Amino acid sequence: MHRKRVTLRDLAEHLNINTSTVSRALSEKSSEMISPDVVKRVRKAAQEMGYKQNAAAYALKVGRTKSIGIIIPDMMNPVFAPIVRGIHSVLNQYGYTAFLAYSENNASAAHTEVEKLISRGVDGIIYAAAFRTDSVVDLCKSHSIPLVLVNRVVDQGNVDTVKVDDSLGIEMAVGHLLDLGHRKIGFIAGPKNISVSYIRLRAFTQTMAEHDLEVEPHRIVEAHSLTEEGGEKAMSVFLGQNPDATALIASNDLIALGCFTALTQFGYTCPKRISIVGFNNMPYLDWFAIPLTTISIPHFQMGERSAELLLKRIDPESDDHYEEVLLKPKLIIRQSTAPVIRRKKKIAST
Amino acid sequence: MHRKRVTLRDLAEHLNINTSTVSRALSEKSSEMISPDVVKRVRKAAQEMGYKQNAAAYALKVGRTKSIGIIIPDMMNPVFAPIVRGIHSVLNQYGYTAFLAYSENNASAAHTEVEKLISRGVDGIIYAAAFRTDSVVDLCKSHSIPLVLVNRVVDQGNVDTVKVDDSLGIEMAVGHLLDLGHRKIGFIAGPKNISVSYIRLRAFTQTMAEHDLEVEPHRIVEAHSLTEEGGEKAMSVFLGQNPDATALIASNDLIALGCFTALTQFGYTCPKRISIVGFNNMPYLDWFAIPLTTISIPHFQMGERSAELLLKRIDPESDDHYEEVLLKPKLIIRQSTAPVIRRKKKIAST
DNA sequence: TACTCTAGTGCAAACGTTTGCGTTATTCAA
DNA sequence: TTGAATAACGCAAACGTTTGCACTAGAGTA
Repeated sequence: MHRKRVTLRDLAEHLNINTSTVSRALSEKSSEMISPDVVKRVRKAAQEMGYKQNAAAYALKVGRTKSIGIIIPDMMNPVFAPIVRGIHSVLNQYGYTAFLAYSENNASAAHTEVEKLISRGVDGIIYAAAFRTDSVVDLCKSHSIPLVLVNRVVDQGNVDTVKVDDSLGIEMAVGHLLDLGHRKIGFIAGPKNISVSYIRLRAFTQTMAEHDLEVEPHRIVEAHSLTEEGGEKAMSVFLGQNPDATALIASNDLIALGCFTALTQFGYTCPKRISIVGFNNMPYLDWFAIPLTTISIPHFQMGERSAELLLKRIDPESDDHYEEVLLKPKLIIRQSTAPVIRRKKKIAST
Repeated sequence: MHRKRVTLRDLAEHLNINTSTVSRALSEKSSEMISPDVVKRVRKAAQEMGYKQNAAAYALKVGRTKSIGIIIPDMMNPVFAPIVRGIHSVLNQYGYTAFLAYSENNASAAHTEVEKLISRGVDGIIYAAAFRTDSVVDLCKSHSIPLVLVNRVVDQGNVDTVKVDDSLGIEMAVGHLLDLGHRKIGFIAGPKNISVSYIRLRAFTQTMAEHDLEVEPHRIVEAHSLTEEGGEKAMSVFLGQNPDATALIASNDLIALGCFTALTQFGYTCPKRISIVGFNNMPYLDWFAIPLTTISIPHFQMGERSAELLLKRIDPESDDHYEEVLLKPKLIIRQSTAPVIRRKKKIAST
């Protein structure tokens, strides 16, 4: 077939007009300066000769690439798949394309990934891997390239964000466990330098306090990462120091999974020994051996909203105040939570 | 910070030398034409002033973008995550970046995605969503842009491919079931226009034949797609027409999952009523309610190999004969398969 | 008729690189 | 001492667009 890509100039000489006219005729905005007749002829020829705009030349000229970067913490965490789909779904409508990168939950890796993306000239970045203090937001600001945070946010304000009401989610989780009769409730937290794990933990102690349940320190243990492995290790120490707990909330579905494995290692089962509720409602969760009660977040919608927000910020004539969209979580009850079983009461020694 | 990106010219005037010298000093290849002293000074200044090559200008000049496109059939299928990671891992070493797109298992969607990628000027494409006859390969050929197929291949030859030995995998699966004493074995196939489902089905009947087990037509039913939903529907009809089957092989883990749901709808359980083996060993499978015996494919390695292959093909001085790398599958035995339970024999009426 | 105005188009610069070629200055051989 | 060879660098074109400006011709006005 055609070995060489056909260019604007090719079209121009073929039609015996100037390349600038061709350019204008093809552009939706400036085609109105051109006589309708010429526009029609140009577009027909472009169609026939298979003209495709050279993205590099366009980018070089106008300074925008019509591409963005997406950075997620972990490619293996299925929860990000629907988020990415949501992003794509709106990107497609506007002719944008996305680079996908992941940080392996590593701050400096994320930083260099963003640097690479910026060097590629992306028009904006959707960042789902933020730490509470994160150099990426300064990096983007210094290059004045639009950034929107999804799910994980950052302490420092002045950034566009799309997040879910984590506190509300935890309230729901606690409420559910209380309804089931649980009182001795633990919490497996994620690293404190990530907003979601920080906020969820805080919401936990607060909600408990509102129900006049003071939570003692040994009821809380922090996993070193929001992964299954992190959950497993944390759960081991939790079980060691909480022989009496009847329920726990995990900061994350993945952590909850880790709790399961630690539990079976100790020879216990869920929800018989302990009820567990997770967070995120990641895909395929209902297939699991112990279907996990969890807090569902609107993944796809989060993706959509963040893409819309970013596109809006990329638009040069957008107002310049930051937005924060807050989405509602939902409680999904499955089989990992059950009513507390009444054990034979010790007679108080008094 | 710096509002405007610093360019080669900025560096040049700052150092009172020509931009061509700066360009050469920065380039690994041509820096040897420049005196070591100058090279050092240029690189130092570039570092300090935060110079980043303008990707668009580079692409426009040399005609290569150092980016590739990845197309997978389904973002929600976890099996592609490790493949993509494998691709990224080698891409990173060579300064390449990847666009990620998905086709929703739709041929025409895949075609337009590829067109978009080509129009973006990607240097090559890794295509994991191929049908047995697929317009994408002609599209790429006509634009003379490198293409490598992963996992799913195409009937027409002359394409670089990375695949696993599906036939061997099925042999293993059949062998495993035979060892367990099964003889009445069914097969839930995927759509015949996808190489993997076609080959796996063919391997099934062949292997059975080699063991002197003729497989009757009703033992095979074809799902309309390689998804859980497709598996569920197919399994319903399978159960209807196979009251005596004791085992089956699913073309896909997702299909196997669908079989599970249909099974429970019928009030049966696995492996008690029927043993099931899947294919792919997708992530998180060992967590499932019925841990699925399956054929494991080397996901990460498949990604690596395909990226290596593509990069090699992109290299202008590569030889021009196509390569086909074939990887070995592995049998993973879990709890969805069990020895056949001997039912009370009907006495032959003769 | 002479003038201004406007719609339609062409000209050429610019975006930031890379690279073939030309120009110097230096080295080496004879 | 002269010549050629080499090393180091500068010049300028080119990649394919977009866009401000200049230009032309025809329409409208007085």
